[in-house]
Amino acid sequence: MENNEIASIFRDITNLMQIKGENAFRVRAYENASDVVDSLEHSLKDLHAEGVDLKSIPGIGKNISDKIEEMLLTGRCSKLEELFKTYPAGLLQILKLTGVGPKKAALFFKELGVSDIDALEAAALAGRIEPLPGMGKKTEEHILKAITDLHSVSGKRSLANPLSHAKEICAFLKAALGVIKCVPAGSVRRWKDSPRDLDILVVTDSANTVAGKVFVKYPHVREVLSKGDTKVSVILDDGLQVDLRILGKEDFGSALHHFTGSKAHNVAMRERAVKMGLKINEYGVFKVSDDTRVGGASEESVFKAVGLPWIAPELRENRGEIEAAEAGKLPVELQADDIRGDLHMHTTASDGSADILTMAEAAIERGYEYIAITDHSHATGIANGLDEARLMENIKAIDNVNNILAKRGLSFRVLKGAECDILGDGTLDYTVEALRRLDCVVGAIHSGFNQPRDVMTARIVKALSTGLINILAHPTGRLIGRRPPYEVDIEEVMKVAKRNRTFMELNSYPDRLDLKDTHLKLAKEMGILVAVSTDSHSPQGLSNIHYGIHTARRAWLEKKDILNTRPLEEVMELFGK
DNA sequence: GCCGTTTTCGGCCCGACTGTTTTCAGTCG
Repeated sequence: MENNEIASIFRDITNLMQIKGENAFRVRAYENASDVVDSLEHSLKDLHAEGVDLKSIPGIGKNISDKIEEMLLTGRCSKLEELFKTYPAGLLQILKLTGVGPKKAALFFKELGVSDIDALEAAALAGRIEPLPGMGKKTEEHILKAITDLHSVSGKRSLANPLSHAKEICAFLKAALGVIKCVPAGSVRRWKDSPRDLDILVVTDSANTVAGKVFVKYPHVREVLSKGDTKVSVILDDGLQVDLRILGKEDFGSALHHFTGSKAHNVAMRERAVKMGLKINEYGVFKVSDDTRVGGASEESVFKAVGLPWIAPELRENRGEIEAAEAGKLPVELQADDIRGDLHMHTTASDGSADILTMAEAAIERGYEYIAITDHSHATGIANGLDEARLMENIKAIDNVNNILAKRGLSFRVLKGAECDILGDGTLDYTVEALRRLDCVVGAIHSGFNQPRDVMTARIVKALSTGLINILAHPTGRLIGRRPPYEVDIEEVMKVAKRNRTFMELNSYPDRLDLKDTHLKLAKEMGILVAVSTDSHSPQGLSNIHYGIHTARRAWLEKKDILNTRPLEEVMELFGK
């Protein structure tokens, strides 16, 4: 059983325990365990096999450790099976309806025998919800609407979408309200790979209610979910939920910290505050004894009040950042200036929109010292992949561009590369002779995504074992919101990669961000350098590097952990060339 | 159910908004 499956079972247990009405703190323990398991970089299966005591993981105690062990050994979870005997799985679907939580689900189940969404819809249509205690006509209407919306609400989306909305909304509000501070917060500010909503913080010194009134008139608002003096929630026409928070400027720091989250980070921060006789909320940090305000104007002041240095938003997931901050061991944030080159991009030779020289000039413009041109290989026919004859022509074209740049007195270097397909059986799409003529071979999967886990793992292992691949591109193949990652034992792949001097890519394209943060953290722990690349198909694509930089920060990667923060000679040496 | 520079027992984060209510429970983030 994989971590995500175990996390999902703990999530189901959490929900059913809530419906059952169990002790809230016990419920929270399972909820917390679900998050902890989901963000582990190591597979529990491996840890258990290596004899690691699972109780050493924070948030995992005796009980939950036993349950994990049961799942690993039997593939089943008796606690969940027990809960399912009384509470049907359909109740979990009911909880997905907005406005319906465990209390209402329990009420409908107990009073009406409703155990799935269809039965709930029938009950609402028959007017059987309204007479229940605490329910009314509006509750019934909202339930019917929530059932209709369930299918139209879009799921995961990449960061690019909410970021562009944030830009537009802030411009709209500034145009209407004049001088205000308007910044995205929430998961977008933490650069989480697939945000579920967009949080925007507005700071004014005029009457608070104005910003909310203006915001609901934003042209792309499809529906207003709730509207108060300091908080307005809407759905945009493409299904994105936007929560706007309006606060005074003296609260800016505490408000920004509060609405940046994550929830788990905030909870940990508040628990820390409580132990120090303090209370943290969105309005500031206060002494419990006499309500004196001891912080809140800036984020720094919030952290300082609880004895910590400022923690970068990307780290705020309660994955050890508070402990690291206390110990003075926070990672040094990777900066855009640290990046010296980009080792994955395409040109008109395959499916890019610009030629080699144009891409090189765009990279020079960014202050880079080198790039690798890595057009597709023959098997990726849909991308006009190059056969070996065309690859040889491309090599000549790259030599030619290097000559042109040298004549301009530039020391910039274009590496001869390829994005070589790892074919279905693990063989490579170019011959050894062809690959040996290249400076930078990027290996990638572009077909056969549905192979079973062991087959896929063996396929990639076989390819890496040739020792011919310098960088494994987008190692899990996911496209956020469109295609799940293929099944693969990434830890095994990385072990083989390390032996063969293959580096892992962090693909900066916002729809990919592959490897993801927890896998990157694992790479760092295993001592594998990461190539932060853009996979650009145009000169503009190079700017996607900032998605990679922030994702690297989420994984606690520093300059020293990144391949392309190094000078070209060192990169070539690491490639064994 | 987890956890421990106040504890192996007794704690466990904080507030806005809605709907159904006359003071609050439920949901959400």
